[in-house]
Amino acid sequence: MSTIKDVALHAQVSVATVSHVVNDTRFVSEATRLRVQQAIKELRYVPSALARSLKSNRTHTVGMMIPNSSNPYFAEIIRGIEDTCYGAGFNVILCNSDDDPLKQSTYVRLLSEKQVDGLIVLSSGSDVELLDTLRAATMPQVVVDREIDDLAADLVEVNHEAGGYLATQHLLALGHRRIGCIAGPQTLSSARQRVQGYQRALREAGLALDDALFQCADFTSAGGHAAMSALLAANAAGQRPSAVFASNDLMAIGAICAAAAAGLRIPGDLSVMGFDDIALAAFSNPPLSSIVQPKHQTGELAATLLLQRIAQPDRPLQREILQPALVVRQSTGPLGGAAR
Amino acid sequence: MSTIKDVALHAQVSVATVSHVVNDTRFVSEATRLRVQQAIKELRYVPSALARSLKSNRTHTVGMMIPNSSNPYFAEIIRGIEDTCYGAGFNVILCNSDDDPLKQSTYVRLLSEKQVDGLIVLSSGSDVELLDTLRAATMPQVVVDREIDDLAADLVEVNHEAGGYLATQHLLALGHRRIGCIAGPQTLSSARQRVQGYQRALREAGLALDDALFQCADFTSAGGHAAMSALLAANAAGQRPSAVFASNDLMAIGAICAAAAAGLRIPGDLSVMGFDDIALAAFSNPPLSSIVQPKHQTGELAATLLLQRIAQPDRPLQREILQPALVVRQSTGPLGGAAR
DNA sequence: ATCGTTTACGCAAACGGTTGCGCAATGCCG
DNA sequence: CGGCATTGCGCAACCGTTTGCGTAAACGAT
Repeated sequence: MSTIKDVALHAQVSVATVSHVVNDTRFVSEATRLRVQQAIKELRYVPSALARSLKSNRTHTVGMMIPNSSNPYFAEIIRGIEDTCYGAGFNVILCNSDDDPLKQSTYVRLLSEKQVDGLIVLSSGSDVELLDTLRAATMPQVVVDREIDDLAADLVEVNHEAGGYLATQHLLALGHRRIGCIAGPQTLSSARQRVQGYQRALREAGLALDDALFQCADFTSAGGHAAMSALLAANAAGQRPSAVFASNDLMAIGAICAAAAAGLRIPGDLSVMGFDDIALAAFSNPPLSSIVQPKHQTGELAATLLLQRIAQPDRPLQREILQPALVVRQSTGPLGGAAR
Repeated sequence: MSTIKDVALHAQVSVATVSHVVNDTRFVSEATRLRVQQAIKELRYVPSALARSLKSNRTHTVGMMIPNSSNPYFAEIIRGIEDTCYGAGFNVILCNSDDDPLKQSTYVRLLSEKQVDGLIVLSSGSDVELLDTLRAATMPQVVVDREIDDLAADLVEVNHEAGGYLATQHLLALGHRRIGCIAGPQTLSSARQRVQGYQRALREAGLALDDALFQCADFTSAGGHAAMSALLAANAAGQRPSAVFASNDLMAIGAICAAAAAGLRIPGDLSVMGFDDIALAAFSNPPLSSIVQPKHQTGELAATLLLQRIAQPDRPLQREILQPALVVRQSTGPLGGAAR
């Protein structure tokens, strides 16, 4: 790789002039500029962002720490983040934490050493430890979908409780009364909030909570499958729920799979409601009713907040809350509805 | 941020000694070392990877350019890449190219400036241009799932032809004779190869190709849905295919959705075969028979090749080919099989 | 006491850029 | 023809590390 010195030598100017030509930071005569540009081309000179960053203290790079990038929910948020960073000339370093405190702190350490300009954190784990490692880091941070008090960071949140409420309301409006719930890991506040929305809707409808209708799983399809099976096993035929609210689409799809295997028709025998509205939801069999979360937008917003804070470190802390919406497809139908 | 100088001052030693303590690169007396470590702690000193890289010419960072990180197929490859890079102490910069030549070249330029140690390229687009931009870059590269002759890069490939053959063979073995094909964009060699495997299997079975059974789509669920609808529209009831081979799972799921909406039972009226074996395939309704591609392993392999070449730039070029395998679930069944 | 070894560390030059300061050359005016 | 303003560019310090070369201090041997 040739350096700015090589270019200077080749064009018979000083390195300063080359720098100014490259960055257009002061006037350079036409003739000189052409000579320099020619030399740059001939030597295939590419300026070193390293050296540049060393002086400027800006790397135009941000870190993005996420439990698992291959989870379709996170995957779409990631796209939102990456897209807006690209638009602003920033690069994104991908960090899969698996919610492992060791990985998290290792990544934060690496990112600090690399002097990333900022950090976006998505996390689902429980975390005294995460909080500590985040506090130890000095770069601007934005936390997505996580209330972390006591950390000087911008926040982007989704109103999970409202989503759970919306979903359950929809099932109630269809006439369902025995409504099962397949919840996410109750260690996660987002999972808890979705359940709280479900419970509030039931309460407002004057229905009692029934433990036999409640199953916890882990936000995976396999977990949803198992939970649905358990729900069917736990309730005698007459007692079966006529509808189920799954706390994410992956589990909803697993639940449909289990219900179909047990001979139930969807939505004739059982309505199934998802959450997240991942891309595949519209093409599941039957197409899944769900709660749409603005995932791409969540990512965009997080990135935008981060970039703004990087540009302007002293602006007041932001806290953005996004609202979910209901999308009705064909996995939910009226109570006692005929098989399609 | 405090620097090595601050630490040196604080510990009353030279910067050289601090550096040697940090890196354990030469003997330092117990007493001095303790003093230095103490100072590091007090000042919360974090060494600058920038300055370090400037000297060493190594950034321990690689670029990963991919059409779309939220596509579940790529998403799992990404995890394989990121996992092995993490294990080796490398960071990964995520670049979504959308197969857009402008984005691709912009990214390659940025990555060059940032002096990444290597680059992994996944691409599906057609590309005289990509080839040019890759050739212009000087860092080690590994290309995944793309034959690019004439580029000095390591290669990881999947045997798509064999996969298409395997899938079609399976359907033939079940007795199917009118087997539809929902292909990917024929500009992509991987998509073409899958079709070629399909065609070879038909040919070997003595069956003629029928244009009415062939539809091109774009590897998305929506595309698969549309293609399936077209297939049904193009063939009168008696002429309908009894089985369909979709060139990826997303399209297969879309196809099932369309077929189910048209009142067909899967696999009773129509067997559907996917390709890729994404995580959701096992939980689609019905669970999707597919061709498993070792996606995580593909990513691992690509990263491993890259890291090896980074460590040893002159080793001979590698070319690894991965073999697909058949996984039979419930979306395929014998010709004329009863509805489940 | 002298001298060679060993031990433990410091000096300063690089790495590849950016940028404040200053200087030579040119043009213009009186 | 001298003086001043303007134009165009070079000098060199600095960013935070690493590392080859050197050296002072302490010690043992003679």
